[in-house]
Amino acid sequence: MIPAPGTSPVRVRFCPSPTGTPHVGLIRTALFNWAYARHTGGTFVFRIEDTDAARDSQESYDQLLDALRWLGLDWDEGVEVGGPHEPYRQSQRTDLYTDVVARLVEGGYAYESFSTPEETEARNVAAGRPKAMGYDGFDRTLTEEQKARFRAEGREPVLRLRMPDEDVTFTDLVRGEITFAAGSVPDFVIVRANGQPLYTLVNPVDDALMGITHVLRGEDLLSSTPRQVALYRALLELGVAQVMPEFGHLPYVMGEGNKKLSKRDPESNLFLHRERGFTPEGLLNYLALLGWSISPDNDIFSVTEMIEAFDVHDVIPNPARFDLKKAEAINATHVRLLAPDDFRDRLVPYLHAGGFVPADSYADLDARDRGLLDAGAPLVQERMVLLGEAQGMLGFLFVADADVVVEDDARGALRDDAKEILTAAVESLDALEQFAAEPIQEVLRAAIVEGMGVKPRFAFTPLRVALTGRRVSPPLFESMEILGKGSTLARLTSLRDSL
RNA sequence: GCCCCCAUCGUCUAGCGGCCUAGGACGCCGCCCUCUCACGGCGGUAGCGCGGGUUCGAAUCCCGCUGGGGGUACCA
Repeated sequence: MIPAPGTSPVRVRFCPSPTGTPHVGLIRTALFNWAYARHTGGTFVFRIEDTDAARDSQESYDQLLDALRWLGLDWDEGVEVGGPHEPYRQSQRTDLYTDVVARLVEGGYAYESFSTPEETEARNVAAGRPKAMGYDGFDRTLTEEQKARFRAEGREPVLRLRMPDEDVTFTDLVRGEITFAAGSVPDFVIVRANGQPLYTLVNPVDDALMGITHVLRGEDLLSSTPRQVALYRALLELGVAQVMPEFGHLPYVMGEGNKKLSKRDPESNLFLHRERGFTPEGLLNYLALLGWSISPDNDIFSVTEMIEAFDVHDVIPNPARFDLKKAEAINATHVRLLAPDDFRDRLVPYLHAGGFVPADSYADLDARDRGLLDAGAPLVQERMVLLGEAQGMLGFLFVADADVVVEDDARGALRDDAKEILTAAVESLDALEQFAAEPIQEVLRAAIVEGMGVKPRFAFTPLRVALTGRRVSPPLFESMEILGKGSTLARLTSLRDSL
C-alpha cells in the first residue's frame, strides 16, 4: 500500500562521501537532518557515498563516525548499526546499481553515448551554439550499426539519462517553487565508460531504495536537482521508487569574505574546534543558528529544545557566515551551564593533552590530582570560553614548584616594588596558622594594601605571577589555599629571589 | 555564454501589509562591580542595496536593475 502524500513517516538521510576531514557545513547538514527526524519521530539514515575510489579514504570514513558520535547525532539505520537496506556503503552496493541500470536502459530512459567532450564541443561550435553549452544529445538516436562502428574503434560508451523535453519543476522546502527550463539541463552521465556508477545515479537510486522522504542537503546540489527528479521519475515508473522525495536545500556556510567556507580553511575543520575545547552542546547550538532560529529573542538552547522546535520549513535560504566569535560566545554560555562535576570531568582530556595529568579521564586520576581538580574546576568554569583554556588556567596546580614558568608578559607586569611585596607576603603568610582563602586575604591585605599603601590592583599581581607564572589566573587566595602553604611560600620565595 | 539561488545593523537573525520611531544575539564602545581575567548589571554604536509599480498604507507583495553565490565533469 502506498501511503498518501505527506503522511508517510519521515525518512531522512545523511550521506557524505568520505573525502577529507568533516567540515562544519557538512555537520550542519547532518544536524538539520537528524533534528528533523527526531522532531517528527522519523528515521535518520547514515549512508556513505564512497563511489570515487580515487578520493575516498578509510581515515575520512572513521572521522565521519567519530564526528557524529562525538556530537551525539545518533542514526537509526546505516553503517555500523545496520538496518533493512544494508549495505549502507555504496561501494558495496554495485550489484544493486547494475540491476537498476539494466532496467533504465531497457526502459529507454538511459542510452549509450560515445561522444568525447571534444566532439561535443566541436558540434556546438559548428552549430553556432556556445562552446560551453554542454552535451547536445547527439547519441540519443544512434543506430545499432553506428554503435557497433564506435565499438570497433575501441570506444567504450558512457550511459546517459535522457532528460525530459518539458520544464522540470519542484517545490523546495526552503526556497519554494523552482523551475528549470526544458533544454537547460543536458543529458547527464550516470555510468562511466569503465562501468562504475556515478553519484548522479547512485544517490537517487539509494534514496529510492531506502525510501527517503525528505532530501535535506547543501545548496551546492540545488542545480543537480532537476537531474535527480528526472531520474526519480524513471525509477518511479520502473517501480524502483515508491515516492518522490521532497527536496530542501540548506544555505551555504560561508567563510571570510564572501566565499564558501572551504576545506582548506581551518575554521571549517570540525576537529579543530573540538581540540580547542568547543563542547558538542555549544557547537551544535551555534551551527543550528546558521539558517534557523528558535525564537526572536533567544539564541541559547539545548539539543532537546532544538528537536522540540525544529522544522525544515523554518529554515531560511540566505547563506550564513561562520562567525567564530559568536560561536565561542555561544560555547562559553554552554560551558557555564554544565553541571560542575560534568564540567570538571570534561577538563581532564585537555589537561592530559597538555601533559598536566597522566590520564584522560577523571576516574583514572589519582586522589591528589582529583582533589586539585575538584577544587580548581569551580574557580574557572565561568572564566573559560573553550575547555582547552584549562591548560593555561589550571596547569599551575599540577606542576612542581620548581617548574612554574613565568611568561614574558607576566614578568613584564612586575613593578619595582615586586620584590618588596613578595617579601611582605612571605612574612605574613609564614606566620598564618589557618591557611584558607579568607584569612590569607585578610593577612595579605593588611600587610601589602594597608601596610605598604599599595592599591589592591597592584598589590597582588606579583603574587599571582609567582604562583601561576601568568598575569591571568583563577582567584588568587583560593589558588593559594589549593596549593597549600608549603607550595605557596616556595613559589613566592622563588620569584622574589630571582628579582 | 547559459542555467539556478540569494539580498534587514560589521556578523547571525526576528519580521510573513498597518503592532516597526525595525526587535534580539555576537562584536565593538562607555560606566558599575572587582585581587587578574571573566561572570553579572546598566547604557551606547549600527541595518531594511537601488528604481519602478500594487495599496489608504510596504522591510514585508510584483517587476526590473545592481550586487553576491553556485552549477554547467566519465567529482560529490
